Amino acid sequence: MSQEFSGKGDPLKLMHLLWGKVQAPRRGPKPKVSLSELVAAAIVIADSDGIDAVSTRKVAEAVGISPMSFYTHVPSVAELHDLMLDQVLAECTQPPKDWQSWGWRQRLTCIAENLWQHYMRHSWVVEMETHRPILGPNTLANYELALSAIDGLGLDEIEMDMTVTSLHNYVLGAVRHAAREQSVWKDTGMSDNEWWFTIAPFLETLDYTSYPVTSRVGPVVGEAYGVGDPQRAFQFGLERFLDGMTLLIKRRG
Amino acid sequence: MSQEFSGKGDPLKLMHLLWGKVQAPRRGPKPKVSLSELVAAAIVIADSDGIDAVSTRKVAEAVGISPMSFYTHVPSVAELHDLMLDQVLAECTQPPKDWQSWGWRQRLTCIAENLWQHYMRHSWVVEMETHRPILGPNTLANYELALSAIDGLGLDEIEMDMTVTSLHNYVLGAVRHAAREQSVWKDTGMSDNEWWFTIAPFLETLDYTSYPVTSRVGPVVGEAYGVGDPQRAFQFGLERFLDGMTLLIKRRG
DNA sequence: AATAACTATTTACACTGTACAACATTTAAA
DNA sequence: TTTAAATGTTGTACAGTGTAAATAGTTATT
Repeated sequence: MSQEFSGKGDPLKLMHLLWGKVQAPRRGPKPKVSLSELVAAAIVIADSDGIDAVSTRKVAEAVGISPMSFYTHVPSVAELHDLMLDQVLAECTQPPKDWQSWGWRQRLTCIAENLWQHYMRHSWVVEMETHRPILGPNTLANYELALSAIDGLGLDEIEMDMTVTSLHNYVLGAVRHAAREQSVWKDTGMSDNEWWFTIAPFLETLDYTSYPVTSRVGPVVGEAYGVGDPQRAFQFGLERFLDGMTLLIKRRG
Repeated sequence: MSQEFSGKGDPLKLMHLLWGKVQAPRRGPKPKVSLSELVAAAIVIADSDGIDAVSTRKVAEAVGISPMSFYTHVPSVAELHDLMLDQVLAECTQPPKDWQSWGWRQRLTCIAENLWQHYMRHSWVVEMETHRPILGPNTLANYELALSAIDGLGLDEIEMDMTVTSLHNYVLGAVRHAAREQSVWKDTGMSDNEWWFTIAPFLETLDYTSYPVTSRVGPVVGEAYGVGDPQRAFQFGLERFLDGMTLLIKRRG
């Protein structure tokens, strides 16, 4: 992938693109495609072939314009990436039914799990998460939803922000392995299990005297879930975090 | 960056490279450079110019061999990346003094903060974290150290593994913003503050009726730490996680 | 001395992002 | 109605990437 970031260009331009606040051109030929069509095409490519397959040429071809016409709509790939991230996050902005009747813990759990599934559906997002927050409409709506889940519990504004940020960060850190497993499998056809079986014989030849605890824990873990069970580790850490949140909320409430 | 992963090649070959178990060549000319020199040169480039600057040609040039000689030592960039990750992690394998006298909470805090600083020193690592665990000597030593921090507390092996994994995942998720801020600043010269001031006027023109909680929380947060304080959010989440761990350990102990 | 094994190098190709200039099309102003 | 400005589109071009393939050079074994 490309660690391009949109900071190189004009940050304001990106804002206008994100919020659809680009004034319609007064003169000149009608654009063949709209911005959101372009972004949607890029997302389709990323979903099926990964973020590396999203090149200006391929996106342009997908919507039926010439390679360089791409740049009349988007300043560069960096901006395209940010637009993709915000647009795809539209899937994670609506609360489920019964949301109102839930407690905060159920809400946060739901948010974390939805986010997990979102990252699994679009694993390129995980590889791409950019630096500065993308202050687009959907990213903001997603933030709003998370904040509303813990509103009125006695936490101050700073604590609310950090709760949401920490939770999001945790999910992103935890989903990495699972999401990448998907990408790798799609690209190479090799599952984690196959990979594990390939290297297992080698691992047995190593000297583990420098790793005493590992040599005790490793085999048990290996027996239980091979090289790792990302979803199980995710649930484990999530519960510890929420347990910790319970203590804080009790102190405040 | 390049989301190449070493799964494409022979996983066993990578293992042999990681553990220095490639038999020395019996015939032919002496290699001009060693593998670790090559990897070290790549790390230097990544530290100063980011992971995108690490190309086979530049690494080869840095150690004084022709571009394609690179492939005599390493099958592809993917393997180079994995080797870089393990080699640079050597900085995070030794316990500090007084480690023995510490409690588990102080140990885990220390591990998390060291890891944070490690990612900040080498922010390219954050952009690159690969899919499958890199079962190299330093990665394993790092795992061993973390396990030893919580050994003997009554947690079973599975819980120990998931504790270490969750903690690592959390740090990685939380450090992203801080690490990227460094990268972006290095590359573009624009700090988060400058960026924030550039877009702030635009943000004030938006309609926040769809974001009621955000419009209450946002200004307070903005006043406190602008667009975000990654380190503070990191500490916050870390404490919640450790509080949650305390509960679990009490139940087990 | 001959051969096999190995490293190093040169050349080449298919990709990438995008700068630049020429051209096409639509609309506002003269 | 004509003209000029503004914009979208396109073709060409360049520097950079990873790496396949062929070749040349070096050394230990036979």
